[in-house]
Amino acid sequence: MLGLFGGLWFWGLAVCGKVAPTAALAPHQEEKMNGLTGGKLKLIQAALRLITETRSLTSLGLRELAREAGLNPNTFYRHFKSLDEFGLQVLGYIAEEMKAGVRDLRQMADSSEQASRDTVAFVYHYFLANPAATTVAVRELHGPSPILRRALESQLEASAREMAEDIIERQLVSAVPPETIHEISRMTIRYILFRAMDYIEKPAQRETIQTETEHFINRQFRGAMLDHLSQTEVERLALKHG
Amino acid sequence: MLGLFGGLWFWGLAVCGKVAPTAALAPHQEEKMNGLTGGKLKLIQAALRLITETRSLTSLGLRELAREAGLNPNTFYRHFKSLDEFGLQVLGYIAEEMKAGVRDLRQMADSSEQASRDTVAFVYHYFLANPAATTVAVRELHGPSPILRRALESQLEASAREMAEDIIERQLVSAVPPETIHEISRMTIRYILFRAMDYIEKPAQRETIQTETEHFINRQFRGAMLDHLSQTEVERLALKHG
DNA sequence: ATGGCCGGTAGACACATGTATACACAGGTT
DNA sequence: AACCTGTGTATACATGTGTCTACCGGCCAT
Repeated sequence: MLGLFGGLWFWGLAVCGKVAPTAALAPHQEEKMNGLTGGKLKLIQAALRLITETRSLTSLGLRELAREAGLNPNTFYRHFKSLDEFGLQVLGYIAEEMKAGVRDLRQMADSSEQASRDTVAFVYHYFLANPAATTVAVRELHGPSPILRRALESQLEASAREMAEDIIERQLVSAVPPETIHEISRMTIRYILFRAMDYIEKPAQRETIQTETEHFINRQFRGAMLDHLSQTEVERLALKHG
Repeated sequence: MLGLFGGLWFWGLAVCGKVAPTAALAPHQEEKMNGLTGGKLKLIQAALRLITETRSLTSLGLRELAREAGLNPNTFYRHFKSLDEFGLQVLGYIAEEMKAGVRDLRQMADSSEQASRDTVAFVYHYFLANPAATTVAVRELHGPSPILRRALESQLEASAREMAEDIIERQLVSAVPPETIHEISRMTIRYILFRAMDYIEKPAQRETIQTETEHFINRQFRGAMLDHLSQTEVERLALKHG
């Protein structure tokens, strides 16, 4: 079982964006992308497969992994010096996957008004297509390993910042100060991630989740536009225009 | 290790509110409250102690528990027929704890206008005082065991319903339709629970978390008041009153 | 061709785990 | 008195685990 993830030496390399340098990778071999050699990738994908079922990253065993990957238990040591390092590498792997997804999203989002509907649909569609990465992210974000938590947090923080800056740049909600946009972006990213679990697991609720997410975003920003008003003023407004 | 929580036979007894009937409890012995006899309670509290550190409910081992509780490993079987049942009983235990906390909260919340500030402060204070219960709740809500997830979900659902009905009853935000209030309540409960983890772990951020939570609630409800307006109308409003 | 390295394999060790059976001691009932 | 039941203990076993050392086949560079 993965322990406390006691070592910090690896941290910062694997997590914040790119996958770790894969320790002096020979420059010629077939890199299936991500700079991962065959066995290594087999192990990581085995982990994702197991996690999607009923496991969590921190509970995976070395032999279990190798079994699922169809490899000898000891092969694990050829690629990772410990289970802790393995966990971080998996995180790096999914981080890179998600980064790619977000990049696609950004290229696609063209409209400004009511872009939220399309964006939300796209994001959930992406999560649905990558259930393993989604599951490990939401599961480990509050999981038992502090190091993995920090890693995920900074990953989410980065995504939220990107989202906020995008919104500011395009002046989608110009009536709200930048700091507030950042704050709301952080909340939104988290909210979407959590709902993504339900979205994957409960097909019947997908439309509901999607519209509720749109509500969430719209209300949050609209509410923020009224931050400077008092409670009674807002009530008066609501009554007048109701 | 806890497995899949494969059996449903126990479900519905332990989780949705009260602790399980403790299987024909002799009516004379000292019940330290909760109807839990000495050893049983020792084991449950040992679990909470372990979880607060770096563990999750589903990863606890039988012997580990007994060791922490200062009991013989086999004593475990005297009280629980399996680790699965144990998990559900722990959940029932903390559910009852939290129910009590919410009850206190409800008695206290007297003011109507800007009650959110006091309420939020109280709720976080409560979480801070019960770190173990909080941790297991947020950790298992997205944890590997489907059964525990369902259990926590229905627990949260109940709390959200209670909160919504309270708000409706007191007419705190009369301009918003009931269904929307329920929706927002669900979101709020989840949001608070997640932030509670940070609140416990990062003392420096406590004020920030508190005010951000207030923002969250206020914006959500204020935004909902404008649900029926179009994007452009809202912008015009914001500009006029800015 | 030779040597080194990388990826994969095999066997073995000490240890922790879940489970089963059997034993011991208390309190209360009959 | 004997008895039963609830609680805690001791011993034992099969299984799974992380880790260690040793071996083996390609591949590349020299």
